[in-house]
Amino acid sequence: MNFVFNERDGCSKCPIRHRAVCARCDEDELAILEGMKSYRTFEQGETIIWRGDDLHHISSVVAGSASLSRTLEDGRTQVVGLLLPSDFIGSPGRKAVEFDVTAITDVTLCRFERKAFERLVSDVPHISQRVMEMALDELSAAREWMVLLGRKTAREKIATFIEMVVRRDTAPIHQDQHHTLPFTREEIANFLGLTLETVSRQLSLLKKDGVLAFVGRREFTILDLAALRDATGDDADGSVIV
Amino acid sequence: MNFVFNERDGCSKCPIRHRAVCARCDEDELAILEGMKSYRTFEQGETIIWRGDDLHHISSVVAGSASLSRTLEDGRTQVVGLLLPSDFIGSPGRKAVEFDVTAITDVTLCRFERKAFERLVSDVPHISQRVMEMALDELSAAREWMVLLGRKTAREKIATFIEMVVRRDTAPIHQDQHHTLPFTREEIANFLGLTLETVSRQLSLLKKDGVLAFVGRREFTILDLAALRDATGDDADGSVIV
DNA sequence: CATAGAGTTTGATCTGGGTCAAGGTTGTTG
DNA sequence: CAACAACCTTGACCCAGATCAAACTCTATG
Repeated sequence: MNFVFNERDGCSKCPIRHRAVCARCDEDELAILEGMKSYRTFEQGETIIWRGDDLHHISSVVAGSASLSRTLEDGRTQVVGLLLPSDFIGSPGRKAVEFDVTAITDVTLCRFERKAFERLVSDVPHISQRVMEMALDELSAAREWMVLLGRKTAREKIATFIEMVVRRDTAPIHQDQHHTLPFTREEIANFLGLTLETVSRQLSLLKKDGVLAFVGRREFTILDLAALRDATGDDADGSVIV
Repeated sequence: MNFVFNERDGCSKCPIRHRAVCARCDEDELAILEGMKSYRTFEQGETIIWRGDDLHHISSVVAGSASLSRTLEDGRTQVVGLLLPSDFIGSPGRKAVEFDVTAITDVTLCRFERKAFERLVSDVPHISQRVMEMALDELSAAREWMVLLGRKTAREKIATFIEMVVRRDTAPIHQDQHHTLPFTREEIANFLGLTLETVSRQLSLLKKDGVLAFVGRREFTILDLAALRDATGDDADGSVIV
């Protein structure tokens, strides 16, 4: 599962640090992009775009992280994706966003005028190839997450989430290493399709069972990696097929 | 929501009826594809590929429908996508499938040797553009489905499913029109993250409430479209943002 | 047209996780 | 450093949907 944390070896030569766009750092393309771009920042918690808003720009996250989510009329909300540096908001061919985009941390965006960006996509082949690859990656991650949302128990959901957080920090994973939860209990709940109380209870249980140890609310250590893996409900080998 | 039923106006000139591949029906490209392709059929219920199997071929569905699903060790299964004519099994850059692919009806596939297909994708720009568009469409559909799996009640899930089935048949939807459920109760359950008993009960309730009328197990009519829409839990206007 | 078997419905009961409510921590601001 | 506001934990209770079980209804097949 690489829902959250794709390999993101942004190109250092490129001012917008965009693998999709600057995979080969062609100077002409960069020049075009240079002329198009503008920056904008958002504070933690701020809504970047509401579902249905017109997309005048295609943006890419330069720094920080944001969530894609949908809220039903009565307030139930489900996070359907996370945006990290190099991810796009908006995509060629779409005039409006389908989900609310909210800043999880302070966020800096690099924006391009949509029409110009679309022209670039249709003119420069390797850009659509990169967008294709990104979309396919996110598609499998989303499907993987559908299994979690549809069929996993609360404990399995939490264990899977913890494993995902840990995998971001260090691969290969080993025990007795220090990690930090990137979200509040409520955000975790909206991500996993649970309530914040259930998240809290399940984390307490993992602590009681000697799987995790907490130092404060967000900082933790894995005491029993095998037990954690076991609790995810995934295949024993934890195989991530890519 | 167009998870199941994308617009699929396959090009009639192209023998493989593939919008992604033959969007402009370039004769040379078609000739290349002609030479590559082979056909294979599967019977209803047959497994087309198991998760983890090597993908020697990229296939496209020519006729019939198939499901993408994952089954946990104890037998819980979640359907994460449906494949209809023009959809692909396998994608450029992936050596193995991440989900089980099962024939829902009898299925005919048109297969291409993977390496050759990948070459075509990187050589012919408009192919990666089409694959990109398809992947982006499926990505939003998958995310939409994540909201359903994570946050909707059984009744809302069923109502959303019925509305989706109906939207495939006729747009605009109107009442007193005849429709057919494409799956068994168990398949619906695995699609919605429910048990088959709950699916059956909720369908009975919709019948009792005068929303639907059944003729046999699979054939039904909508008696109260407004009530159905209302039961989906989606925004009143039922807006599908694309 | 009898029979089998898959698919479905319905009932009875159980339970995981939601809801409501009360405190407890941590960290921030005047 | 007091006091407030987020954030988190824990308890008590409840209910939607799961589970277990039985019977019903198609459809297919010999």
